[in-house]
Amino acid sequence: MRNRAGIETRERILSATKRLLAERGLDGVTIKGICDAAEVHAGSFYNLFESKEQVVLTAVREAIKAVDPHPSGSGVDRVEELVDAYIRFVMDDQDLARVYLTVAVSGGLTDPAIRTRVLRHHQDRHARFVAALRRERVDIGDDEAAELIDALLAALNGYAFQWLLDPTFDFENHARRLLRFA
Amino acid sequence: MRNRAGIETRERILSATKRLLAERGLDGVTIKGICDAAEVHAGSFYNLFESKEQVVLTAVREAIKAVDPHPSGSGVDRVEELVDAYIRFVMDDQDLARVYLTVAVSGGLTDPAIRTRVLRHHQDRHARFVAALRRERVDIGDDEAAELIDALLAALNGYAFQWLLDPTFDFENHARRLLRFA
DNA sequence: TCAGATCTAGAGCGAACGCTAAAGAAATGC
DNA sequence: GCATTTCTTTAGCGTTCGCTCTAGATCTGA
Repeated sequence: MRNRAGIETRERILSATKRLLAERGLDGVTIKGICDAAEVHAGSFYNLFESKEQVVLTAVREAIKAVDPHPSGSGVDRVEELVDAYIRFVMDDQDLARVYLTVAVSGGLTDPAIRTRVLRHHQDRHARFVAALRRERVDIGDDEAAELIDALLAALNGYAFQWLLDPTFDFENHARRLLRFA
Repeated sequence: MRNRAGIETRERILSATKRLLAERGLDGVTIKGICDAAEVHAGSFYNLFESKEQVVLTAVREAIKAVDPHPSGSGVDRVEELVDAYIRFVMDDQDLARVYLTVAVSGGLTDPAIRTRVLRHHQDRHARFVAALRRERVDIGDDEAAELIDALLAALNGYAFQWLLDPTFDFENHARRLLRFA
């Protein structure tokens, strides 16, 4: 059984990890950095987490989960709503969005453990968008819908990336315009 | 004056750096890794490069330069040609494309030195695309052209990213379709 | 040919890395 | 109230990091 103090400390460590991941990226994060930010010593860290990899993967998992906050079948099932949810995620939860895009998406290109998670996440996300699209436009075939969603998701990620690099980029407007195109 | 041997060794080091950057990302690259891959010892490395940062920035600069291989005013001045050049860069020079997208673009979110270079590069690229678009479609205003190109470039990067993550993504086709939309 | 410059090998420095061990402090369940 | 578990502190281990230094090999231009 875990003590109340331990739960609180664990939360503080995880929160610091997310913030540092957003600021400094995957390899800019160190145990010392996390411990300083969370006001904890190394011994406490290793009492609550097994390794640096574990706390990072936990943070990445949370970022990935935050991309689609509404569980499937919760009423958020139209493409427009799904896109809106992504817009809100990126703009309202910038730290997690940064973790998602820099660590998860681009970390997926180099880190095998992250790559596995990202690809599965993308598959689920893709399937949900395709299902929503086909519900709305029965005239579209399965393959065509899959391709449209492929392009839509990739472009949305590109937009989000650009917005994080340059805040004057009108992410919301472009995303909605893209939706009308698809 | 530099010896012939030195020039060749320098090239070998730089080439190994680019390959390793593509495979392992910015922080997966170490002096030892570079030296092993280039079959060189640390002493030789530091005789030819000042630091790890220098060789990495050199590689990043080459990747950025390779994005737009044709100098301005070389006849490649229509939007379609510029997009084609980008498609060819991403698909033909995968290593450099990987460096460009993972190290330059997403490294720009965390590394200040890289961020500066990426933003300037993007500005130049953006201006060139806007000029090409306005030449073709005089009916479009300056602001509208700038916004269209903003979205086009961001989406293209998103497509390229997705293609590097999942090679079954039809990057070329999607890019051309996007061009027709814009 | 040969002095001077350049290149290479190899040992190793200080710092930072992830992580461990031991022992005292604090919380918890009975 | 007490035994047990959990939490925190502290010192420091072994490794790897970027990088330096020295001495000898090799190349170059006059």
